[in-house]
Amino acid sequence: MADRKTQIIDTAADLVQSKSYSSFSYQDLSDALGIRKASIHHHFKTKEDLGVALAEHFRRQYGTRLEEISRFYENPWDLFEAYLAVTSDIMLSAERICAGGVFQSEHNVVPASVQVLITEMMEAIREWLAGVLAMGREGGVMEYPGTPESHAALIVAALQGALQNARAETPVLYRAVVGQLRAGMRTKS
Amino acid sequence: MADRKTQIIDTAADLVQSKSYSSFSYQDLSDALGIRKASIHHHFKTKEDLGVALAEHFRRQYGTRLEEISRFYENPWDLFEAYLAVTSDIMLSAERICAGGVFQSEHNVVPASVQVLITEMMEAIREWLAGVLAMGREGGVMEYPGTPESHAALIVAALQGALQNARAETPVLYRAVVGQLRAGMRTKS
DNA sequence: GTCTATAGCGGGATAGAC
DNA sequence: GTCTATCCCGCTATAGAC
Repeated sequence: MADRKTQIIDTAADLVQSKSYSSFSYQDLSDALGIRKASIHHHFKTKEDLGVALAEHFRRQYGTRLEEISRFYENPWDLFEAYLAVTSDIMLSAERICAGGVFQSEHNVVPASVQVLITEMMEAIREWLAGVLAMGREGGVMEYPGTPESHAALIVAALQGALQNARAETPVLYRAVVGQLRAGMRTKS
Repeated sequence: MADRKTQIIDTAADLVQSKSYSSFSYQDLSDALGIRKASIHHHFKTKEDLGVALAEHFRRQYGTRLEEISRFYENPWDLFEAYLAVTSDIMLSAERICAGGVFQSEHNVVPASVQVLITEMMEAIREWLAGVLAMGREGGVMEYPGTPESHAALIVAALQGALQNARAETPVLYRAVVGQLRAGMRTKS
């Protein structure tokens, strides 16, 4: 069994993605883990401490996955599809949305210390994606308007919104958005 | 002065878009309006009642605006730009995000009675937008992959995400997304 | 329609025993 | 590291006077 700290973070990650930051509680964690609230406070003194650990967890997790993808694939389309697979994983769990969306949609009630880390995470994702898009354009296998950075911003925003739409309405919406994003970069020749 | 009920809803609308549904309280309303919590309960017995009224408010507001736009413009691009102006208004208020995003990102903690209305609102927006896109394609002035419905889903999701990204990070992101959406539909000829 | 007062609950957090 | 017990606060909600 993973050590308690890790275990708490993993559980909290699930809760935050399904209930939002301000709506998940130490009591929820207590119930899920079978230990008392006070015990959780022993590992994370305040909720802000836990929030920071959580944001670091998400940032690191995204970073690691993108690194792995980069090491495994070379073709821009393969890289892009592997990135989409990450968000599809979230999608398939039905009750969750992406971490960025959770914290950003509660921006004015989430501690600044947490928001900073989320911003770093989002920037890293867009930067990575912009690299893939730039490669795709240079290689002549991807077409899209504007700069790679702008198009990365579009893709990230669209997926963030699509996961929210899909959870609240229907998965069809997520698939439609992914389809449009793919088709929007296909070369016309 | 508008009647109290309207006044409460307007204030609550601001609060919900800036603090989220579960984080805004009757106390916040009390502070903002200068009347006691109990008085607000007189107008909206429970928070769920208020939530429903709020969702109806947002749905009606969007409906009205889209109708007005439809009555005023005929050209698909004018219609599209007028729609973008609606989200830009939210954007410019800096602290707010779109109503759909607020409720959907807290999907699992918002009463089902509220979520139903939000879904109706989202569907109405996408339907209206799909009509505009269909007209644009038929008239030969807009190009995009897939069906009008799919592309409408992309646009709505992207703007929802972009407003969240922009509030938490920088307005640049919103402008980039809007730019990509416009450019992505420009005719190549 | 607004007020005071208060109930009842659940939240985050702490002290101190084991 | 986990527990029991407890504190204090803010929340939703209600009763009843004005």
